[in-house]
Amino acid sequence: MSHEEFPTDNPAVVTVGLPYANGDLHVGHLRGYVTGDTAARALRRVGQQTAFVCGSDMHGTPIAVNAAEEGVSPEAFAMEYHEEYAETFPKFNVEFDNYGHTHDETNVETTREFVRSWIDDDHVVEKEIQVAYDPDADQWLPDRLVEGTCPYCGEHARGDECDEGCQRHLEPGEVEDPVSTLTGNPAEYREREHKFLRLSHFQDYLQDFIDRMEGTDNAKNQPREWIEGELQDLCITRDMDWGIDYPGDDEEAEDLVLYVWVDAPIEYVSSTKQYTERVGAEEYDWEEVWTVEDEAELTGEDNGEIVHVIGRDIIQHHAVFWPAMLRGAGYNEPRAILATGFVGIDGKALSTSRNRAVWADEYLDEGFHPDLFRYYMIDGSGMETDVDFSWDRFAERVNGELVGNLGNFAYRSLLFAHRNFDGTPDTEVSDDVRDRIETAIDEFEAALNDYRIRDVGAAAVELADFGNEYIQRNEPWKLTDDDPEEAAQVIRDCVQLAKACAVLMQPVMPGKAADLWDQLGEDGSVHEASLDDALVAPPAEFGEPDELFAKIEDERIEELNEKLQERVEEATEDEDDDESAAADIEALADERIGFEDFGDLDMRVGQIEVAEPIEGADDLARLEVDIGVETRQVVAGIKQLHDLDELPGERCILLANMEKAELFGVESNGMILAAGDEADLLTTHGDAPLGSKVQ
RNA sequence: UGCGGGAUAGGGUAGCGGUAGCCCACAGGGCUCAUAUCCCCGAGGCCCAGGUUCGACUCCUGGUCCCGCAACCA
Repeated sequence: MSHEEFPTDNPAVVTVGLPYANGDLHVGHLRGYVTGDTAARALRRVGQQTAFVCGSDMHGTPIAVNAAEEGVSPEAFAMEYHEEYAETFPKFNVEFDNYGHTHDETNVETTREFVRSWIDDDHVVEKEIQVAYDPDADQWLPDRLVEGTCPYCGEHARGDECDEGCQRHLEPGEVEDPVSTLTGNPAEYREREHKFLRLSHFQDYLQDFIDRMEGTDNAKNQPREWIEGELQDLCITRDMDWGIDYPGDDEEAEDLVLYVWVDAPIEYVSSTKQYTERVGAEEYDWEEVWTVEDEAELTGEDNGEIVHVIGRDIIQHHAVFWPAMLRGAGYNEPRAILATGFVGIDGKALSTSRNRAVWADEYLDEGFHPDLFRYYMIDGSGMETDVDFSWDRFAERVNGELVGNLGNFAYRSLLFAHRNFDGTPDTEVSDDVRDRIETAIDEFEAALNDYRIRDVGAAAVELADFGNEYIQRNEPWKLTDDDPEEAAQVIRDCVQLAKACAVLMQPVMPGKAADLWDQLGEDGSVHEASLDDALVAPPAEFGEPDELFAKIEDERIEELNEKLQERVEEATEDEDDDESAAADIEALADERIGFEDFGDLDMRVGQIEVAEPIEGADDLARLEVDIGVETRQVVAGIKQLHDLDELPGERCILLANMEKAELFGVESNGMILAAGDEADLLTTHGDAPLGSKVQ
């Protein structure tokens, strides 16, 4: 990669994190794709040759598990979502140059090439490791098929990631007290040979890399924690059927597939390759972007610009594992990683299973233009910030900033020009306005080079803001009769400002930019226009314009809120139910005990002979319990629930080999079993003789 | 306990060492080309306590309070 400003002489590629093909898309996913699409369009806008690629992530345990549950093949299962994604993205004006998937031939081949290359260069090592195995299900338990305790922080964790605690990536065999998620039974650790990518080979490289990598602060800082510590080798194989077969030729590895995080990012390369295959290397050569001869070349200026847009949860994979994978195979390194924040719904985290989400289809079904959503996501706040989606704020921002400001300026300018001049007045743009447009262009370029995508979008809206002030200040409607020349000047300026808006807003709102472009009577496509076109006069004639944006009425918002509210409330009720149930019942113990431990408890059927309160104690009672062979005196905290006078004659269970204790001066030689805070006494269902052992 | 992210006007959101900006809502004024739109003007703000500094919303220390972290999930 180079560190030259965009546009550079090299081709660029923009990628977005692969959507995992096991569920519908929602606004959370869409934020990333919209961000990536905007970045790619903005790069083209400044003249950077850019490919925008992505693909569906088809492999991994969750898909295998979900497919099995539905009784279909993993491929069919994943493919269905893949097709859904491929259809949905264009509806949000997210237009990939190539959208593949990790199970297609190109990716399978490319992935194997990567791995072979690692093997040839001695970056792969075999190790006998302990792998979780479910003896009941008679199968290995990769990744999420096992859960247990995180060895680093002690929290409950999944087999591949400490999702609740420290967020670390966990290697196979690391999770403690493994439990099979298939059967709920304790899993065993068994010896198994697996393949590892020797990340330690790349430690020095990664430390240099992270210093020169560009992008958002979270992506640049978070990986340091891992890179500066000692890097552990990455296990790149799994005991599964679903995935890409390990390419080595030893028999041991025959039934291993590659870890999903191996073939997933390689799809970035594969997808770019497919793009080249389609358009030809003269048009776009994937090798110029992705390949590099040696490490010394990496910092040179002749390499392609790789920009990854991801969610902030997968920074480690992209800033640590992925650059090592690339380097190990002799590939180029990312120039920048942009990690977006998450999306919340009405102030709460979105949750697919609780249906607290705004789904992609849902948004489209409501009939809203995709560009409105794009604007909300891109210009709502900085890329790294978690952003909240609410219909109230959606309407507020659409009505205030798009309808009132940008849309209104364009409409009033073009309408005035059309009525009075049939189009663009025949005069030059004033210096002030020219300067202002140039400033907006500069800001657009500066923002893009700092990866401030938000400000890329803001450039157009701020220009429209200026336009409204300008037209208001100059009041051309008063000049048409008195000073037609001056009126022509003002409107000429406004028309130019409107055209500049179209050019500058295109990355964020490509559809609306095209509409405005057409209204200006421009030939060709706004997507092909360059930044300099913002200063070129629009056609001398154009027709009557239309309103660019429609106001979202209050009733509409109420309606949408109610819909969402109902769902959120339902979800919250469910949650409360869960919580209250959980509050009453103590959580089940994670620790399992052996049968021998159980055998250590000597529990006997007994009968209460005597029950009397203990002086000075609130809850304690002294009991004499007949357990057949003898009568025991025990102290029990059962006064609050039981009428002591009625207890004699009641049968109970007594733990006979409990340590002796003295309470309030009374010796307790055993322990009565009772349930819960209310001390509900345990007894027998039938009439086992006194002294019978409970077993 | 832990990990991560926050706390800026009534609500949102920028700034992150040098006069605290923008959007919505609110008060007043103006315009009428424009979709009851637009323009001007006003009131109103940096969680608390220390420290570093010529200067701190911005850096440091210590609090307080919020949010996310079962499965799903970017």
